[in-house]
Amino acid sequence: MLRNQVQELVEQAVIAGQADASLPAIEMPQVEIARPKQPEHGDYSTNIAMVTAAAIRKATESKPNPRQIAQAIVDHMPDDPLISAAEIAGPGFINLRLAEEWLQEQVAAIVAAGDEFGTIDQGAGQRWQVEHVSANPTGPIHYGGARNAVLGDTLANVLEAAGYEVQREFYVNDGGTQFRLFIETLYARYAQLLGRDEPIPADGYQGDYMLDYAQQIVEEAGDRFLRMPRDAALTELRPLGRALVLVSLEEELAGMGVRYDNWFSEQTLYDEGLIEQSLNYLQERGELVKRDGAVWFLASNYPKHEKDVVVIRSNGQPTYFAGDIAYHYDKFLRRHFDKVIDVWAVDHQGHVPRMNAMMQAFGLDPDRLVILMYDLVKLIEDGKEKKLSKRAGNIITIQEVVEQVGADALRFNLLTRGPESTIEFDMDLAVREAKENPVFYVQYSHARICSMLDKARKAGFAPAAEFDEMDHSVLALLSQPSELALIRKLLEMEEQIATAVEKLSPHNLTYYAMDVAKAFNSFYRDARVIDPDAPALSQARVYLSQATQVVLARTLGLLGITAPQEMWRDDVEIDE
RNA sequence: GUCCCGGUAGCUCAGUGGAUUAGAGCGCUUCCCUGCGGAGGAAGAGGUCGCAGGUUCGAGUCCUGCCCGGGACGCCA
Repeated sequence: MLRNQVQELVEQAVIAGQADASLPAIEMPQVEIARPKQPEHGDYSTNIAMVTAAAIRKATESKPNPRQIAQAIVDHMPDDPLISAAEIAGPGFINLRLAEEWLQEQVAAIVAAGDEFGTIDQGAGQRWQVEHVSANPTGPIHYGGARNAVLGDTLANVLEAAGYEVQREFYVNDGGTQFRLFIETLYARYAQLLGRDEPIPADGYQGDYMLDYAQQIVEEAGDRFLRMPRDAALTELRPLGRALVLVSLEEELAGMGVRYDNWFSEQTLYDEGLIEQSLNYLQERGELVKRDGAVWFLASNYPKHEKDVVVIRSNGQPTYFAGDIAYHYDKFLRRHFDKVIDVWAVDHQGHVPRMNAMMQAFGLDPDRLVILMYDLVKLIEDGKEKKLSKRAGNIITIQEVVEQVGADALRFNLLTRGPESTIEFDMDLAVREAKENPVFYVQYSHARICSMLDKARKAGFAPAAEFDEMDHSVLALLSQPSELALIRKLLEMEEQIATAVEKLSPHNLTYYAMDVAKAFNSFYRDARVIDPDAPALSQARVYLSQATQVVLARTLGLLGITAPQEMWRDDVEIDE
C-alpha cells in the first residue's frame, strides 16, 4: 500500500540518521503517515520529528528542536522514484510530495489491475466470519434489519478486498419461543383457512403475511395437518414453516444485494448436542455453578462483569445465552474462525460483556470476537415516531423500502453514516429525496465514462484492454492539475479499504466514491478527452478515464451498488 | 441509580491529536451549454463543533463533571 511505502522510506531515513549519529540513538517512536488536509502540504506528511522531540525531552530533559530532527530525517531520505520532495514545515512537520512521473505511471498500473485494483493482502488468508441480520425467522424483516444487512454485507465485501477469507452467515433462531409462536400462528391460520375456528396464540403473529404462508401450506398439504393431533401437526409444520420463511427472508435480502454463504440453524445446536458439549466444556474449566436450582455461568469472575448469568433454568430449559455459548463454541472451537464479527443492534449492548467473559472462559482471546453494534432506525411519520411491532404485524419491511426508494439508493444512504448514529427514517422524505441521492451522481459519472469510452473507441482511441501492450509513453502528458488530482484520488483506494477494515465501518467508501466522481467531473470539464488533433494526449486521457471507471466500478461493487453502463433520466420534461 | 451511544452549517451527516481558512450532500445565491451525457462545472452565503474545566507544543478529536436525546440493565429473546 502506498502509505506503507512512504512510511518505509521515512523509517529508512530515520535508521540512516541514527547510523551516522545525526539522530540520537534512542528507540524511535512509530512513524505515522498522515494525509494533510491542505494540498500545499503535500501528499503525505509525518509528525515523527515532533513526536521524537517529545520522547527525547522526556528521556533526557534536554530541549531538542523538532525542526532540526526533521532536517536530519529529510537529509537521509533515500532516493526513490516515489517521492519528489520532502520539506520541513511549521513546527516540524515533514511534508512529502509524490513524483509526477510516478503518478502518471500509476494510471497504467490501475488499468492493468482492473477489477483487482485496490485489493490489499492484509488478511493473508485469515478466515473471518461475518454474522449479520440473524432476524427471527418469523416474518419479513423490519427496516432496521436493512441497516444490519447493508453494514454486514459491505463489511464482508471490504474484508474480502483486504485479503480475508470471509464467510457470511445468518443465524436462524429456530429453536426458541418466537419460532414456536410463529409455528403455532401458522397452524392457527392454516386451520382457519380450512374453516376451523382456531385462535391465534396470545403472543402470536398478527400480520397478514401469515395468511400467505398458511395458504401455501394448504396448497401443498391440503387438510393433512387437521387430520392429526395438534402437537403432531405442530412438529411436522416446523420444517415447512421454516422453509417458507427462509425463502422469503432470502428473497428480501437478495432484493438489496445481500447474500449468505451459510444459514446456521439454532435448532441444530440442540439436535447435535452442542449445548451440552459446550456447557460440559465450561463445566470442566470450572466456569459453571449450580445455584437456586439453576446452572449459572460465572461471568463475574471476569473484569467488568458484575453479574453471573443463568444458562440452564431451574425448569431444566437452557436460556438463549446457552445457545449463544454453544453457537460460539461451534464458531471458534469447531469451525476455527480466526475472527468472528457479530453485527448486533444496539439494544443488545448489555450482552456484550458476557460474550467477552464467555470468550475468556473458553480460554480464547476475547479480541477474536467483535460485536459490531449499530444504532436503531426510528420510523418517522408526520414528524412523529411510529412504534412498530412485528408481532402486531405493523412494520415497514425492507421490501417496501426497496420498492419505493430503490436498492442502490437505500444502500448508499445507509452507508453514508457511521453505525453509531441513530437514523430517523421518514418514508415520505426518503421517496422525495431518492432522486437527489448522491448515489446517482456516482453512477452517472460511471455511465458517462462508459459512454465516452465507447465514443473514444470509435474515434480510434482504444482503451487499454484492446492493446497487447499499453503505450506508457503518452502518460507523461497527463500534467494538468485536474488530471493529477484525479490520479491522486484514484490512488487512495487501497487506503480507503484499509480504513474501512481497520475501523470495521465501511461508510468512508461512500464518501470516497463521491470524491472520485467529483475529481473525474472536474477533469472532464477541464480536459477534452477525444481530440483528433492531439492523438497522444487523447490516448492518455482515455487511459485515465478508463482507470477512473475501474475505480468507480470497484468501489460501487464493494458497496453492493450497481455500476451502470448507461442511465437516462426518465422524468425529464420535454420543453416546448 | 449504574453502564453504553449520540449532540458539528437551515436539514441529513462525515471528520485517523495536528498546520491562521472545521468538510460533504441536500436546500439557498450568482455565473458557465457553437466541447466527448447539464443527473455536469466554477464560485458564494451559512458554524460559540451541547456547556464548563483539565491534559499538551497543539483538542471537534483524549480525561473529568454537568446539560439534552436515545438505548441497556430478567431463570425474555
